[in-house]
Amino acid sequence: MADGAQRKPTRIQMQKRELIREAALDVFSAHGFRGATLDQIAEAAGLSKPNLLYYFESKEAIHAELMDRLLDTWLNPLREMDPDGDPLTELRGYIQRKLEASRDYPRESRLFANEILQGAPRLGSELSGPLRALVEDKSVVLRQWMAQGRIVRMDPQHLIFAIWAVTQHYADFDVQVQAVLGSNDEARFHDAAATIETLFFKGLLPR
Amino acid sequence: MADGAQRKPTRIQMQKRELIREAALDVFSAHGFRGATLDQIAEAAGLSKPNLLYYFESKEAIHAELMDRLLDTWLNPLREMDPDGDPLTELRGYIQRKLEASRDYPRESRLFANEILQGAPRLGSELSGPLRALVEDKSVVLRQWMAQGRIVRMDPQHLIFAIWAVTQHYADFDVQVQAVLGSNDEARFHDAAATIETLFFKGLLPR
DNA sequence: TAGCGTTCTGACCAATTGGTCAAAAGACCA
DNA sequence: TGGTCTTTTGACCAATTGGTCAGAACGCTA
Repeated sequence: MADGAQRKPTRIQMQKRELIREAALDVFSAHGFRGATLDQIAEAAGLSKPNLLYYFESKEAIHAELMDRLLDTWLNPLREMDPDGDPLTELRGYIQRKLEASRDYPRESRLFANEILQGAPRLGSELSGPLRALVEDKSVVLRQWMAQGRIVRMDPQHLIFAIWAVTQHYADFDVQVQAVLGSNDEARFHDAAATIETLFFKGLLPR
Repeated sequence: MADGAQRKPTRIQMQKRELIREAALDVFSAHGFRGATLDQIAEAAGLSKPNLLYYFESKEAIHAELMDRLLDTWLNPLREMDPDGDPLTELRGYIQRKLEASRDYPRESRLFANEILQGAPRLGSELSGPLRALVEDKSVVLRQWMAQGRIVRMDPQHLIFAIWAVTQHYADFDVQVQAVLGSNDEARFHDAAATIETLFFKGLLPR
């Protein structure tokens, strides 16, 4: 295949590339970009390093592809919040989805956290682009709900930050959470959901 | 100085070691342990690499010393929560102190976050030791307040997690926050404090 | 089954990185 | 001023790391 045009990828190429993405997600999410090595990824994928580099141009290329797919997954729970729905139901649902994402996709959460923590050098303008736009968009909805007196008035952007923070915490700071609680894997997310629910919808002060 | 016993460190030693800690905090918090290099730290401190290694045994040793000092600073705001005080005042104060820590010591927050994110390999047993003990301790206090009907009943440990999450978010995810808000440095922490206050003490639902 | 494109490998490379060492340069006090 | 201890440096090293390359092995189809 000497011509510059890309030919349709073979079945093996699709499989192996997926295998590599999976392995890379493991390694990158656990060690960050700099901390991860091609050897680790290759081993996790059960391939030799040169073989790995047959499927991906470079370490950066693997990471970039993971990043690409990440942001969408990341923002979908928020996208699904329906402007025409009932505020209580919609917010409850959004928090629920975010918490489930932390439970079911902790590696993705950590990959994202690693990237942001280090200044988002590779996620770059995605943040001030699509992410900002979506938050802006949903803030309008929240403000409407507030104006209608259906939820308490507060800064909608910071409200979204608060939801992100409390839910992602359970994926990103998992070690700490487990150290405090002493594992008990099943109860953890149930109790977290209950606490967040009470805190957000009732508040701390008895009425 | 050939004898094994440590002699009292000179003035220069104290100064230079502090200089190095400061530089290392910059570099480690921005890139994580693996991502940071001795050359970067040396340059940030204005020293040559061998000179740096004259003051610290190894890269690990520098990081370890930062870690040592970190946990105490980290837990102090929670320690200060007074069991005999007014619940509302105490919780408000704790959230306030935590938010101020995020504003005034973002590097320390990120250093901590980096460590936890990657499985806390070097902070190790500090989490299931002193940290867990303190949370356990303050949970008792919170449970008492709940039993007395002075704050709404919920899981005290998860409540503490929620406070950690929403406050540290502003240090650890700063890039994201700025991308969404468009900097405006002054207002940021003020608005954050107001939103958390409303959310935690009033909740989302109008009464 | 022969041929050809795809997949895979071992050997290798240059750059980076944590760390060492002998010796030079400074600082301080008798 | 000389001598001794502390501080600093340039040169160097071994290990690791991202990446290359020529060719071997494989697998599909004519």
